Amino acid sequence: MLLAQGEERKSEIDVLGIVIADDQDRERTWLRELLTKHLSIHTSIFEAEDGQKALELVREHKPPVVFLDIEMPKLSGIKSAESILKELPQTGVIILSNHSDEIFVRKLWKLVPPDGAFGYVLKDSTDQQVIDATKAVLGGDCWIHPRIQRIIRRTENGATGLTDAEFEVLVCIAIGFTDKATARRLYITEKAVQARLKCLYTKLGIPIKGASEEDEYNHRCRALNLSFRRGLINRAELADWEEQVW
Amino acid sequence: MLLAQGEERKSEIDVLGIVIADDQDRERTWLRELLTKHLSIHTSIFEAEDGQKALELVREHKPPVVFLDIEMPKLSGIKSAESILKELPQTGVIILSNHSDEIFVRKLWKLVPPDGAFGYVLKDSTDQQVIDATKAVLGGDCWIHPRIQRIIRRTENGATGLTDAEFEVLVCIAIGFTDKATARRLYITEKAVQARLKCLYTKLGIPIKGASEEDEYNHRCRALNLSFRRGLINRAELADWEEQVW
DNA sequence: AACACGTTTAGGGTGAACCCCAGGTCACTT
DNA sequence: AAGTGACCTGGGGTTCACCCTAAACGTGTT
Repeated sequence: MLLAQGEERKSEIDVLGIVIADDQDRERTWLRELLTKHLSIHTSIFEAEDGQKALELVREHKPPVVFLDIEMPKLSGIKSAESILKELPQTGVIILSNHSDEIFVRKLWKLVPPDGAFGYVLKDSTDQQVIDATKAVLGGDCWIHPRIQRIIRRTENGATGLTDAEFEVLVCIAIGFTDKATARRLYITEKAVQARLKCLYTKLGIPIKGASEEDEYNHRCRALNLSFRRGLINRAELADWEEQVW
Repeated sequence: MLLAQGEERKSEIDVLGIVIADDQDRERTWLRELLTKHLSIHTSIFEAEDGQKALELVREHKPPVVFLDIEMPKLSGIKSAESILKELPQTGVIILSNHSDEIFVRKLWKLVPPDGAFGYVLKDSTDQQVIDATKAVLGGDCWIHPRIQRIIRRTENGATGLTDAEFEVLVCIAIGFTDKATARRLYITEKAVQARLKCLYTKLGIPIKGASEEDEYNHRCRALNLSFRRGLINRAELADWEEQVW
């Protein structure tokens, strides 16, 4: 889980191939040039501008490591990672994201096999950090950005980390469902939905009614606000959830 | 309002100075190099990594055009633009954003003087589009990305564009306030809040109760969902609204 | 075996959030 | 002067979303 600090041994990375997936030209160019500086000459870099193509390139070349941006057309980086890890579990996936949304951490955490190596780099990371992450993943270790590590700790804390059950109802109220509609969707009773919601509100730190000051907040909307700001909800996911038939 | 198509006259831009503000090194580098190619030799480019510094550079050099990223530390691009346009209204502001959020369009629309020139470029724009925008703004015209133009049309449409009153209550329910708390905050009655909300729901296209199928949606949360996806609400703004004392 | 924990389900109560209808002000247009 | 549109306010009603307490189940821990 820890990172290999930049050991000064000329830092040359010697692998067969690497796949880079990002929909923005400029990001790909930057990363390609950065990697080229540190790779041996006979390494090929393959580029994809969407998740679908990334998946195909990985199938074709079976690289030890693949860089995935999260926001991509056709197939998101997370979904690509899911397919990749299902077919080739030993692939080292390095997520390269703009945002530190908790939801991505949640998803990824379930995707990666216990002994798998993966990386999580934010786009404001330094060049050195990206190189460190690449080396770590190639060596079978994980490299996770400090900000992401903080989020992981939060999800693992019993008092603040949401269970799957709580997350399910959060998704439903984020779509805008009533309790009744949510119950129908999840095949549970309305009372169960409310019980889950109550836990959710507590974990998000919403003050219970009657406590201290006047009841200033609508719990349901307040939960959406806090979830939003924690990155448990975001625009892309909202659109995604509604499309699905479940 | 229209753009000057790339007239092939060697495209050299001759101005005294240009300010670029973006918190990401790579974006600044890209833009600087792009502009350098098209600028005359004796033009200086000044760079800022946050909104505060951008403001100071503009005050110092009074450039005819300034590029502003929206997401920046200390002072957002929008707020920088507000200060800049208040002090030096003839400055050509070009917003360079990752996102096409309706809220930014709303804000900017009120900031720019009627006869002012400004640009709105998205980060997936082509190099040519950025150059076109720069030329247009220098020439006193506006250049607005097609996707942004669509949004502007939506805000101007009476059936879908929100009034200031409706937007105010939207902000309040996004924070998570109850109707009562909202009424207190806006110095109106609870009934007035509900009247505004009713209009809001209609404009967002939420089906009224009793219509067609069963009542599937919680209007309040559904409104947040739709507003979120329209870009009327986003994470940065949520945090911002709550900090303010109003 | 005893315990904690997450989860489901229940009954019963309150207030918030929504519905419709109607009357009123104000600014701007015709 | 009449009309239009956006907004505030009121009364009166229904439903939804929350509160409390309590019982029961399975799982994994001690």
